Amino acid sequence: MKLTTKGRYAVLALTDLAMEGDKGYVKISHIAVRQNISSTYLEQILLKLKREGLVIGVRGPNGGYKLAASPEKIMIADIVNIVEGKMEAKGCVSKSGSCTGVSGRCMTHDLWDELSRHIELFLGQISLRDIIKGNVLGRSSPPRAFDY
Amino acid sequence: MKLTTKGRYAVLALTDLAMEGDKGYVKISHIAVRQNISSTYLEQILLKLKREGLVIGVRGPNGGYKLAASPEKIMIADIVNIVEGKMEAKGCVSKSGSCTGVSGRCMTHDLWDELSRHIELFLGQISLRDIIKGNVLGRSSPPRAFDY
DNA sequence: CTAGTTCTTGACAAAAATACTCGGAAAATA
DNA sequence: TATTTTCCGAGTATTTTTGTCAAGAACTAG
Repeated sequence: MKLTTKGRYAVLALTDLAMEGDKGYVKISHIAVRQNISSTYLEQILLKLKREGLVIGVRGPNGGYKLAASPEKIMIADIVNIVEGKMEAKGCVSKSGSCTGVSGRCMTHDLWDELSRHIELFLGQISLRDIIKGNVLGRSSPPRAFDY
Repeated sequence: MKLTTKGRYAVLALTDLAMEGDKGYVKISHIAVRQNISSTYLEQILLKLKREGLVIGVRGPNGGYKLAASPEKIMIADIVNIVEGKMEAKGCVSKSGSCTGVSGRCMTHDLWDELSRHIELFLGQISLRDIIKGNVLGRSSPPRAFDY
């Protein structure tokens, strides 16, 4: 699970849309100004989200974007995965597909694998509605201990 | 919490050291070959870890590196934080220090804040010993639900 | 002491990823 | 038709990552 400004912009933009609610379509330029994002850059991002069906885009005057589903059904993990591209961030995996260590599967493989799962689990539990309601803080919990 | 190959190399190298145990000092070149890492790049990384006291370096023949503490006392979060630099990955914070949104503190601030804490909590719970023992898989747990 | 090995340091460079721009086409409205 | 806005592909600039290199300092064995 990668995380760059692209992913953050995406979440920010959709949060903006979620706050606008059902007031019709919202223009890119308005989101860009409110959230202080380059509008041409935001264009690319929203386009991806549209292709994956998270938002609906309409051209022409009075056009713009709106959420394709209600805020509580759109999870942060969905948004991030779309704009950042699926993770494959096993970390120890090279282009050829295998671990880079000389002894095949490297020792830390499971660690990064588990970390990815951990992050995905976290972001998959939080919706746009949680963000606009402020129900985010204090949700972290320590990982399970290894059980013998 | 950033995560690049540098952080992964660091964990990999220290895992290697942990497996060597008390057989004395281990040369950079040996680690580099075993783990398939550029030895000059690994130099930089181990240097940082030395300065922060995680490993001990000794020069001269029979010199090399060894862990400064036993494997169960060295947590992955410590390693990553040192080589990647402290996180500050609030995400919405610009160089000037404030959130980039026009309305001051941006809406997704808490989200990235909590995510950072979440990752740190996870990696802070896993030691080098856990890695060499394979006690890593299946430790992810879903985040706490928001309690009303 | 001397030679060989190794760490130490900092500057530098190639490569990749990221962030962002641009020009124009297509659709919708009026 | 004219205007507004999204759609789309390509291209560019900046930053970050990932190293390399060379000279030097410290240490130890013999």
